[in-house]
Amino acid sequence: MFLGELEKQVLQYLWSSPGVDVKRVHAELSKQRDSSLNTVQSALERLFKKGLLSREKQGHAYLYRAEIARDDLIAKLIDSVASDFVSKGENSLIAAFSSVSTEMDEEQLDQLEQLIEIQRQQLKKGDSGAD
Amino acid sequence: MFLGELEKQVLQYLWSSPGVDVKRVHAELSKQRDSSLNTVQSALERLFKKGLLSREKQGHAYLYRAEIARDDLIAKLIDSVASDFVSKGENSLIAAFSSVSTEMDEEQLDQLEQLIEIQRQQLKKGDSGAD
DNA sequence: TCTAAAACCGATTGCCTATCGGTTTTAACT
DNA sequence: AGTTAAAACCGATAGGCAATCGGTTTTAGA
Repeated sequence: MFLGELEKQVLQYLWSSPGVDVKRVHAELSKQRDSSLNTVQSALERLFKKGLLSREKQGHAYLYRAEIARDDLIAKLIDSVASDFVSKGENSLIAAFSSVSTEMDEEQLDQLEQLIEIQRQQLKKGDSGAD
Repeated sequence: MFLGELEKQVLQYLWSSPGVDVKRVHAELSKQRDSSLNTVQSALERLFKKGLLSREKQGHAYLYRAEIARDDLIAKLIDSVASDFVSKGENSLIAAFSSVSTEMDEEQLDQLEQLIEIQRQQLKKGDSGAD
C-alpha cells in the first residue's frame, strides 16, 4: 500500500487530533503545505476508501479519525515491504528484523531487549488474567 | 523508494544468480511471468539507474548483479517506511520494531532475542580484533 | 567489412496521487 | 416549507513512475 505525501501528513495530523473536519485538517496542514481545501478533501476521501480513516457526520461536515494506530500502520507497512522479499515459510517480521539488526549498535540492541521484555509481560497478562 | 513487481522479481533472481545477462533473466522470469525480453531489459536498466544493480560487459551483453544485499535492501525499505511516521529524534528503527513487536508471539520473541545475541557477538568482534 | 546480437530510444498504456473548479446535496435557520 | 450557505461529491487534468514493446543504433566477433 503506497501513501502519498499529503496522505501521510493527513494521517499524522489525525493521530494527534482525532475527530476533526476537513476545514480543520486543511487549516492545520496549511502550516506545512499549500493545498486547497478540496485537495485535502480528496486525500481524506482516498484514505477513507482505503479503510484507514473512519468518519461520522456532525452537522454539515464529516469528522474524520484514523482507523489504524500509527504503530499498527508502521507494522503493516513493514510487513508488506518485507514479505515481498521473504520466501514462504520464513517469518517475514523476523527476517525483516534480522535485516535491520545488522545496523544497530549496542545501545539500540539494549533498547530492543527491553521492548522484548515489555512485550513478554504483555503476553503473560493476556494469557492468564483478564484485561 | 518504490519497486514494481517485475523489478522485485528481477532482484530476487539476481540475488540467487549473480552475474547473468538479460537473456538469462528473461528466461528465468518466464517461469513466473510473461514479459518480453525488452521489458525485462528496461527493468534491469531502471534498477541499474537506481543504483541497485551493477553491470559489466562481457562480449555483446552486460552481466548484471545486485549492488545491494537482500537484507540491506529490506533494512533500507523498512527504515524509509518507518521514518515517514517517526518524529525527528526518535530512532526510526527502534520505533519500527516496537510497532512490530506487538504482533509477535513468544516463539518469535525468543528468536528475536537470539538475533540480538548474535548481533552482540558481531559487534564485539568488530570492536577488538580483526575480521 | 559484414552481421547477428544486444543495447538503446521513444512512444504508449495504466495506475495512482495531487490538484481544483464547478455542481449537487444537505443541514440549519427563518 | 423554503431558502441558503456550507460541505460533500463529481469529473477532469496534470505529473510521476512501472511496465510494455517496436524499431533503430551500436558493437563485438567472425
